[in-house]
Amino acid sequence: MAEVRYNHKEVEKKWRGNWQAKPINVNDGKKPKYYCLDMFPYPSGSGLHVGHWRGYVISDVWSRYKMLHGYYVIHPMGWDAFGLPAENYAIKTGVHPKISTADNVANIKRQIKEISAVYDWDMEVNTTDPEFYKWTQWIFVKMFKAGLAYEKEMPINWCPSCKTGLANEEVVNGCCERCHSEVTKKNLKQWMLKITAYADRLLDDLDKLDWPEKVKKMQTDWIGRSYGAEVDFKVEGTDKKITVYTTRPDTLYGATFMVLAPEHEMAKELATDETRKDVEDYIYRASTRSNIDRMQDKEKTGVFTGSYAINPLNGAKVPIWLSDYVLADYGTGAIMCVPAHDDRDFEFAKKFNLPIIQVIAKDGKEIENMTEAYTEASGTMINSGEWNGMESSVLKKEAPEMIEKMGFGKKTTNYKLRDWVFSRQRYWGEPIPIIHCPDCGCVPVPEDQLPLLLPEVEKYEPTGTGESPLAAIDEWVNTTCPCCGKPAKRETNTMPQWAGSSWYFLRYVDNKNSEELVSREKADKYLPVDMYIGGVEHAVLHLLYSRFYTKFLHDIGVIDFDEPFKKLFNQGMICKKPDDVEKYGTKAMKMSKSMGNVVSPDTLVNDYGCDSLRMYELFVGPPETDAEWDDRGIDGVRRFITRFWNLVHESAGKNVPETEECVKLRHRMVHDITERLENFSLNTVISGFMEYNNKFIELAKKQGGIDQVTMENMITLLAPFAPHVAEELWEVLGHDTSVFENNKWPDYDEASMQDNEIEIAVQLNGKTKSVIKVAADISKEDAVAAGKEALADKLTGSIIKEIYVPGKIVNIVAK
RNA sequence: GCGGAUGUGGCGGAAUGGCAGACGCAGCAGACUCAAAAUCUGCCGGUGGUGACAUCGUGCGGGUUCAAGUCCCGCCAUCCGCACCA
Repeated sequence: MAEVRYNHKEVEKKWRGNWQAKPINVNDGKKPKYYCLDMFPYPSGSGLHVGHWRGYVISDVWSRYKMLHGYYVIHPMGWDAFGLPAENYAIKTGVHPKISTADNVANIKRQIKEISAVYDWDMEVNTTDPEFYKWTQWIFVKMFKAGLAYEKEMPINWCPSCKTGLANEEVVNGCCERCHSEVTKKNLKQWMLKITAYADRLLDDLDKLDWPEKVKKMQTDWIGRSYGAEVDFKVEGTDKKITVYTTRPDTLYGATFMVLAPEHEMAKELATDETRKDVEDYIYRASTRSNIDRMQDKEKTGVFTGSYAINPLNGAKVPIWLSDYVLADYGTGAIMCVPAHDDRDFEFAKKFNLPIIQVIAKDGKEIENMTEAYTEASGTMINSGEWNGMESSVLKKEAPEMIEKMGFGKKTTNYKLRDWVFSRQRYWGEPIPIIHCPDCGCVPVPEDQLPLLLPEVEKYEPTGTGESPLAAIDEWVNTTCPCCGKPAKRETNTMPQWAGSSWYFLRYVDNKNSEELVSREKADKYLPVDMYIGGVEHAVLHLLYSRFYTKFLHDIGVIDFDEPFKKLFNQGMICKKPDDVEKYGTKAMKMSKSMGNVVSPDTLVNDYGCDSLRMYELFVGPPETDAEWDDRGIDGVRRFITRFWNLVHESAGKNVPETEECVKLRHRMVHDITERLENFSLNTVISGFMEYNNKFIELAKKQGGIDQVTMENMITLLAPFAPHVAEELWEVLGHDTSVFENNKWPDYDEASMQDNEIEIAVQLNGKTKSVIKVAADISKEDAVAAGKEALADKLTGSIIKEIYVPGKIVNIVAK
């Protein structure tokens, strides 16, 4: 038969056209839905590299796999387009962010289409579209009305380079998550979202989610729930009291001093005439130090206030100190210190020569010459009055209620999670829809007047003063109060980039609805997301915020579920060694333009084809692991495709009869590929294709080709991975419909996979000596006998044990 | 400091406690070719041996087991997360 060479350009062009003319993923209203979502990208000017492809290929393979199981797959794409890069570009060039964003979207969309994923572009959303951010603002108004959005003046994280406030989650090692500048503190009036009101649900509901343990752990730690007690200490000689928070009320008898954060409201008044100067100096110094300085401290610092507190349990007089190792905004900003049982208190006590009293006996006795704190809540209480003899772990749990009953404290729960600083002093974001009225206070923009459009400006520069650039537009700022009609001013801060991305996944399924965020009918039918695929970098940012928003929208009745993403998959990064070894070293790093280690998919698609690149993206390594890119490897998958192409062309139309051997291989292939795919082991799916292809080629040589059903099965298995080639070969086999139409993922049965004769290893004392062929259903006795025969003269000495693992090994243990 | 992950040929990687190195890249040899490319065939962890074979080998040191890359204990290295949250 005439040779038909594989030409990827022709094949891919043809099938892209066919799919456009007749879409393959259609909603007939009868199929069950499956929602497979990618984390939507920021449309940057530098375009896509092969690292971006990886996640999109994984999600597309999974989507097409689900299509072949009879699902209508919701697989949308959109743009997270507010944010600093577009704004910075505008500052530099004067081009309005709206223009540059539209250009970037067009360019990236063109590049994404090269992947040939089954995205439904009718569902596309863009966070900067007023019809979209109308609902971002609507959610804010609803939160305001529910008391979850509030204004507060407080020292917040401030990035001096981006000239904006930041959320806690956006500060990494004391630096700005975006630009890595050192973050300072700035006192600003801010809009806050009360995410802490959802702390318990955000924590407890993690159990419901099929997410990587790593991400769940990170969220758990970030929320940081702890149980303990607040205890009131009277200040000696006054009628004032200081409340401390502790998770170890069992050690109350061991409290030998107390430390307040320098920012504590009582810090100054505790000073005496002798200590006043030192105390005020210390408070001043602490106020000037950045987080980074504080973190880098090797040694503890502190100052004695001159005042004493009274331990409410035993009346002991304990000195009150100030130190910046106590955080002002956690707990009560004050702690009781038990140096014997806390590392930090121990270090402080040693440095300032404060007494150390042990109250828990480790292994039944006091530790002599203590060199470090004994921090475990395990052991018998000592030096603790009526608590002596109790078990520390039991007391730890019971003490909060005991203290509450004794009347000098209460049981409490604390969280590391803080409320979300939601104001940004920047231009390119959603305006916060609030009007400040001198009489009525903060009034939300009426819902029927949303969206509140972002006005056009001449200058985008952030002012750096804590005012947004919007504050300079008088005609926009000055308005009237929707409540009383008197002159009022608009809020000029904008929302953070996370605002739109916290709920966008709800909008895809009803993106043209002008009446509702999403209709309840469509939400019930198509949501939530079944599979969410993206990088791990959003573990506590986007993923935590989205869960918060979803819970809120659930509570106000917009949707019926309260977790957005049932299953989460984090793909690894694609890395490459930088070209400039002298500047960046020889270690492979995440692709970035500045490092000069970006590989563009464009030339690879041109030279090898979309199908080859798709498969190679998966073949580079386990999908959840980072992988180092090497262009040369793509030859391997391209060779596989060509060899399979040739095999099908050689066998097509020949009516090769099914043989026992071929059927066996076919069932094994379907089994292996299915199992590996279900386990998300996509790299071994590709190697499986190669391995079985080699076997079929060998077989075809022997028997003059491969039967129709085997070829059809393999093409169907291949279809999610290399859809163009699969379609073409499906047609070659005589089908006039798509491989995704009237077709389903093939089945296998275990019985058909079995061999009559199998190879087993024969071991002597656990070491393999030879391999023998035996009947698959051989008995232990016969297998052992065959094993002994194979070992023959090697088998000297007496036999201690005989082991037969069916289908695997015979092991003879001899002396 | 605390927590988590990872460590296997020249390289990417594969192995429900059961023949370590599947599959691929690179390399070597051969076939085809005037030649090259492409394609096809074979070899491809170390050491010893012409050879069948022997022996060592999954970061290091112990242990459990008939049998350990895999399980347990103790280290080392790299990466990631958190970092005075009382």
